Amino acid sequence: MNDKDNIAKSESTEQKIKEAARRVFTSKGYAGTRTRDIAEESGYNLALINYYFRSKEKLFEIIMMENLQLFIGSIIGMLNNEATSLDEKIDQLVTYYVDMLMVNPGIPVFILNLVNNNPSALFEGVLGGNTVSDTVFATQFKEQMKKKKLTIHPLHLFMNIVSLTVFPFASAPMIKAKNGISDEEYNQLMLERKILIPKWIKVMMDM
Amino acid sequence: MNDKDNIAKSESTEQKIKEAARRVFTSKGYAGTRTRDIAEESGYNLALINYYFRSKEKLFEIIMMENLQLFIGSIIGMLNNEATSLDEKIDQLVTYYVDMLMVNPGIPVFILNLVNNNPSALFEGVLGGNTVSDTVFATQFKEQMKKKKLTIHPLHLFMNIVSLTVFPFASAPMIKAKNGISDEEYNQLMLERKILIPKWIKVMMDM
DNA sequence: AGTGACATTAATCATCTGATTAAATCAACT
DNA sequence: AGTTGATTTAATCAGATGATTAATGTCACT
Repeated sequence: MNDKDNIAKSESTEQKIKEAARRVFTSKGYAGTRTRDIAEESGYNLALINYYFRSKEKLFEIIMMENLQLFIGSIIGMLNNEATSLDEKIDQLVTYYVDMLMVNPGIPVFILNLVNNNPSALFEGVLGGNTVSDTVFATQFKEQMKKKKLTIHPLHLFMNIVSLTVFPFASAPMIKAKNGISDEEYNQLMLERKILIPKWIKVMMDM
Repeated sequence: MNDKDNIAKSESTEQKIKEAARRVFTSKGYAGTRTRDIAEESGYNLALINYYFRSKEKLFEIIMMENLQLFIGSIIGMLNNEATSLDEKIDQLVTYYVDMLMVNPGIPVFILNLVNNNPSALFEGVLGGNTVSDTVFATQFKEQMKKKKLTIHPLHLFMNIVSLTVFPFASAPMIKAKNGISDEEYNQLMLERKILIPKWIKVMMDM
């Protein structure tokens, strides 16, 4: 039996279509992409995408889940890791996001669109029930605040980390266009931020 | 002559359609809104929107320009104001964005989509030719850096201000949903940030 | 009341788009 | 070579959508 060839072939084109769909959906959003765009981008026929993935919507859901996983899947573990200190968590978060976003710069805008157009119920499932305030991360932060006699909501810390790290990627096209900055220069700035943001965060929370 | 009544009537419905379009476009994006959505949201007939604004595209351009103006129009003046100190500029920027975004929370995602889907040429016109590095703001920052024997790209400062201020609004639906936070609580957090962000920025740039 | 200009509507058109179908191609095995 | 099952394609369908048109309504002025 050489289904292997068939399967290999099949998985190959299925995979190629999915990759094409990922590129198109991530850059143009759900409403903005036509099934024909995906067909063209993948190099295959229009009917193929419905043959492999029953519908445009099903295909989108797959891409959506993968992107959501990429954006928030890994960090829950980091936030709840008992073995790392608060400072280490900050380093990890920033490093994870910068590295991931340099490879997938379209993810933030994709996620933001998702969140703005979909019923929040959808995210409950993916995100799990944990609120940021219930994480080890938040507990460690609250302890530190107590020592320094400060009171800042843990959400501020979390928002600050994510904002400083993610927003420059989301707004990259605008900043590049407006400041005549090349892709290489921009990447250089992002690499600088990978070092700077943890330092910044630490002094911010130390006021 | 009582064109007044006609004009008043006309401007009223034209205005109402534009407001409806603003709401729909801002929340669903260009591809995601159907002309029929705008008609329904405005309470008027489908044909009316083409009667007043030749096409969906023309109408979108109007909304787009207004939103762009809201998002970046006012800040160029702030950045180039010779009469204010760097610290005052930071305060002004944060205050402007927080106040504006509490009224128009959909603007950031709208702008980010725009920037990701459109040719950069479009923005040249709206943004004017000024790069951030050429502003009084950047000059003042460089001077301060020189005094403190530090070297940080002015763009980092600008990105930090905008990131810390704008991103929490863009990601509000996700954060609210994930943390079970009400609109009032979230607004409260944003008001706190209006005070905190300038302080944070100042210690960050003082390391 | 009649006229003219603008405002509004319902009905219709042409095109786009997601999906389906039926036929053709291909690879593996007998 | 023939059979079988999976893959791929071209052609087509049905519904959605942006736009247009022709008819009707409204209002000020004569």
